[in-house]
Amino acid sequence: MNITIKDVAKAANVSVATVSRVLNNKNNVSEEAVQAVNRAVEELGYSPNFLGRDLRKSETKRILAIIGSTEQTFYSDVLRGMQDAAFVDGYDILIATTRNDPEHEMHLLGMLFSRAVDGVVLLAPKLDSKTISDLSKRYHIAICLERLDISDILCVTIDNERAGFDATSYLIGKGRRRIGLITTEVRSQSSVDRENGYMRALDEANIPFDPDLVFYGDYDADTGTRGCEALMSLANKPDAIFSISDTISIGAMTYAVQHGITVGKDLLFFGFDNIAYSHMFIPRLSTVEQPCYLQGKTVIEKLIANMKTDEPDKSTYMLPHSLILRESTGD
Amino acid sequence: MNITIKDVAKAANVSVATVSRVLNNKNNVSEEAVQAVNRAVEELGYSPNFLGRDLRKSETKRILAIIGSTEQTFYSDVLRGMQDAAFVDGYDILIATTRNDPEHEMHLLGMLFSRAVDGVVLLAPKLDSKTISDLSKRYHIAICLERLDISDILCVTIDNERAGFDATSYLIGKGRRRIGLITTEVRSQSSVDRENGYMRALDEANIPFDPDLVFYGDYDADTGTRGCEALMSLANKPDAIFSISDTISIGAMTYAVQHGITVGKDLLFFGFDNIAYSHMFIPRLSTVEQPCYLQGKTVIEKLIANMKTDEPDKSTYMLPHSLILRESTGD
DNA sequence: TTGCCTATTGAAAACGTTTAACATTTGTAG
DNA sequence: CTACAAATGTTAAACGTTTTCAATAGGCAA
Repeated sequence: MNITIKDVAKAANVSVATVSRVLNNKNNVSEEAVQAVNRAVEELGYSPNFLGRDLRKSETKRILAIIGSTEQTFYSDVLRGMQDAAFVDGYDILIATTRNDPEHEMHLLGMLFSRAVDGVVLLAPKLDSKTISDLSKRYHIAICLERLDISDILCVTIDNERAGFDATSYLIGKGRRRIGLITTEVRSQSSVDRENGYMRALDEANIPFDPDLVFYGDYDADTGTRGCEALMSLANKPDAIFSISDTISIGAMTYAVQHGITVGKDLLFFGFDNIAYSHMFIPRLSTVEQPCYLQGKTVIEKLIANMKTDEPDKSTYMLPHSLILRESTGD
Repeated sequence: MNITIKDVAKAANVSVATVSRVLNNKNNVSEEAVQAVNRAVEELGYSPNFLGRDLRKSETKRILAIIGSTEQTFYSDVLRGMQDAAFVDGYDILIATTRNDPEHEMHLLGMLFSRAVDGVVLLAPKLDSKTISDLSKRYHIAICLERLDISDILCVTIDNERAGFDATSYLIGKGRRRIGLITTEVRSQSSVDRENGYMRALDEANIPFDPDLVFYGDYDADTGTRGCEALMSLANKPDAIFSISDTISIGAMTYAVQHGITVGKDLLFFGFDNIAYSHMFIPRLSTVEQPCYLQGKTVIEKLIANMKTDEPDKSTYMLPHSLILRESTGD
């Protein structure tokens, strides 16, 4: 039923080996044969079965990017960077979502064990560090946008602690002393790092840390709304709020706007990620921008390099972030 | 180097056939053998190589979802629906992005020709209908969120013409006569259908169509901003604007808000998609909601059904949409 | 005892490709 | 004309599975 390399060989009057060589542009084959084979391929509408090829070569030229969900719009740029880097080496990037379920994440890693892909990039690992670290000894795994507390695996990320510090310090520089923090219940390393940066900034400014000013929730806008409500209900209200994501910040600002609080004056907001909507929402949100495209590009370059050597690079790379200042901080 | 089924067989003192049978839970194997094999698998840390399996079985249990980019947040729900449906039949959903390049879309379809996946769902086809229709005769392809003008391929979508009609009619019902339309330069079928619905609504209300009221752009917020600016610069300004996406609408509203136009009164806005941000942006956006999760779930169910039969279902299914009314239409 | 059935097992073929090893032809120098 | 190298072609093994087929062993009825 299906056309195989054999049929092409027959049609072109050559051996299957010759066909294979033509298809893989090996040099030791006559111009004549090339023509014949190409004609036959065209005629029969043949396209090689990768299952056979991959099995023989023991490689698939595919890399799997594992993300929680496609909801986070800024993944888009990361993936673009990944694709661009993959393309130059002839790799394809596939994406799969875990829906933030560690079990499903493990299931997807199965594609690595079973050789369905050559490597994996984890964009927001939910599995514990130990497990990932162990697996990375046997397979090609890299982390992007995050880092592991066990640092024996390739990571490409930003310095989230420093970024949290920078954002908070900026608010302090604006004369704010009661700075709220809205963060996630789930302890991703990046959240923890950002929180630590927040703490360090307070500390260095001799502002005592007040646990009442920290609100824990999900990674969504509703958390921001509820967080802002909770913080503004305190006897001693905050005069600024730093959130570990723009989505949260936007939710928080929605609350403020609707309750007659003047954003950028009564209350400053600092977000994180610089998502597209952050400069559309009015007042515009000040935020931390991370180099998404570059992180994606870098992680794939490093990962592919690792695949070619047997002395894999297990470093953690921290790319530079920057602050984007807009109306929500009175700029 | 790598552990294969042979190694397991040796360790368990059985043949490879028996190992394979155990691994695939065939019934005709003794309890004794099952134990031995499982022990050996455990000991060696074996996991089967799918390249071998897939080649032999000529199936991969993988379906590829091809999208333009992950920027459109509402894909998230569609993909969730797809995954849930795939899971019950033991399939995995992989995602790949074309970056809206038809050539790259064709490249990704190559995974189908080369048997790297069993089927493909196109979420926003950029290739011409004829090409897709031809391919669908040889491979398992379905379309989701869109339809083809050639209707001999499985599609799961909504009635976009009707939705455009409904949204526009609603604005007319609010007493509006000069209704602007912001749509995309790129002629996706859904955009065309929505535009046609807009036209029909005008027609049925005996409002003459004015080409000046139509603004063409991209699928982003900036288009909305520029579109709103252009339309509001007309001598004869619109009193309502329907956009074929929420992102565009939000961009358009941003312009209005910043120029002192009272949204919901001076100017009504109607969007499309009901993205998460559409009810966070103030004023809140009225919009058309389509059943994302259900469309994703349905398309995979139908596609998998098609894989099991040789009388494939080539119908177009239109699932029901609904209008969400908020402040932007004065509700 | 014999014959027959069932349950379990293993050997080997098959999936479609790549590639190492070998064989043949052609070209060139001596 | 021979000898040898280069170029090209062929054969068959290999990749890791699943599955067909045949074989074996044991149980049971006659």
